[in-house]
Amino acid sequence: MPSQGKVSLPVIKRLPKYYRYLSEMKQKGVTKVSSSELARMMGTTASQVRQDFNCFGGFGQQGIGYEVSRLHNEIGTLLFKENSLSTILIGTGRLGTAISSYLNNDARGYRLLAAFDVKEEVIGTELCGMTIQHIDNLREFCKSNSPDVAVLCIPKLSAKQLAPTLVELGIKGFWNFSHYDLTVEYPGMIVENVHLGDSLMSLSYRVNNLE
Amino acid sequence: MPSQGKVSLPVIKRLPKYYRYLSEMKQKGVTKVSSSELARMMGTTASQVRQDFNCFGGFGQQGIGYEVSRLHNEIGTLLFKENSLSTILIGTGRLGTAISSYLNNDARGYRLLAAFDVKEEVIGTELCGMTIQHIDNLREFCKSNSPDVAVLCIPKLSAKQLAPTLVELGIKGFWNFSHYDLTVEYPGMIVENVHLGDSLMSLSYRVNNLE
DNA sequence: TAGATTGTTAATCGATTAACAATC
DNA sequence: TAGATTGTTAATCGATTAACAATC
Repeated sequence: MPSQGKVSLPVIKRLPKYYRYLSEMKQKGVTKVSSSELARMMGTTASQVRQDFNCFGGFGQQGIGYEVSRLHNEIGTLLFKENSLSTILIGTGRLGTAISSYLNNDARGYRLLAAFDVKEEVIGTELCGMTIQHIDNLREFCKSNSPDVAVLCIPKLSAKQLAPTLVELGIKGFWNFSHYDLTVEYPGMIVENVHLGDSLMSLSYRVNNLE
Repeated sequence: MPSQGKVSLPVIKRLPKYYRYLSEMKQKGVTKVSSSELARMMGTTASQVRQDFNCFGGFGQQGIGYEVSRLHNEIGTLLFKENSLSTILIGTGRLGTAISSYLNNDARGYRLLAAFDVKEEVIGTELCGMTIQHIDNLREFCKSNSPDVAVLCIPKLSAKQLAPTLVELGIKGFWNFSHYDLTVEYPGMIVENVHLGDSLMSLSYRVNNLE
């Protein structure tokens, strides 16, 4: 009986990790697991594991533990619904290309529908089975296909310019590789940032400043 | 007078964002900024901005505010040192390829020295000016060049197998794109994770479960 | 001097961890 | 029944925000 009043972001961010470890256990044929075993494997505490699962009503059995396949299913259901999220890619440069093949081959729960760019020389060429369209087609495309998610693999400025249109056209979530901070101007939007530059900088800070 | 006793991870993770906004301001010719202006731009609070800067001794002037170029420099110095971090790439698939060109063209503070793979057909071919080497050369290479950072663009299992070697060979920091959780087995190591799969899953959770 | 804004201490808030009663 | 382990409440910890004294 899932009772998710409002699940906090730290909990949500841990769900994929639980899911990965559970997939692994399931594959290995492990059938049950306790919160403390799971915690040890994942480098966290049993308390946190139980607290996390209880955000969704609790999936275990007192005295027994958790059934791996049940738990795996429950979290899978939380993460993915029956129908995958229809998705568009904006920007087909090096990163956009790598990401599109990642989405097509290694990701679940997403359906990549179309790719857009501005560079005349790539328009009409093929990418992961799609024909790259000009960004001027975006509005029309969204009106007919109402995609859920936009993947932004474009420069900061382009992202800033495009954001209001995408929001207006009903995009619900952004997978944002650009350096534009969508959340500042659109605090309500669902944004998952992958800021490679920021990631590198904090890594470099830590390596440079280790005692 | 930087007095960084031990700076917390949340603070470190915000430094790149400060740096980005300050670069932008500097470029626009803005010379001074107050904590509250900076906060408004970045979507945080003035209090947090001042607290953050004071982890490093404080860069401002009471009654006046912060000098943009000074602040930009100070944070730049924290993030990057004179000599860039020598870096090796493990795994030259689609993602590895995209990442190597990102490191070479769009990143500061890193020097990509070598790329390794196991696939015979790519060994000896060229990537971003480097000749892809067989992973068997890794040990020898590290002994002569003692790289600081390893970028992992390989599958989970390979990462798990390779990790002890890399740690033993003196790698200080990992930019980890693999799904192997290094931090579980090496809690002391500096690891910056970019888990694209996890990122997609938490995005999908949020889009699927918005009220 | 008065106004502004920092540096810094104190209060609040939220997330993690510990404890324990419920129950298989 | 006794042992184990969850679900859940309470305590702790850390990070964020507010307040204010210092000072330009």
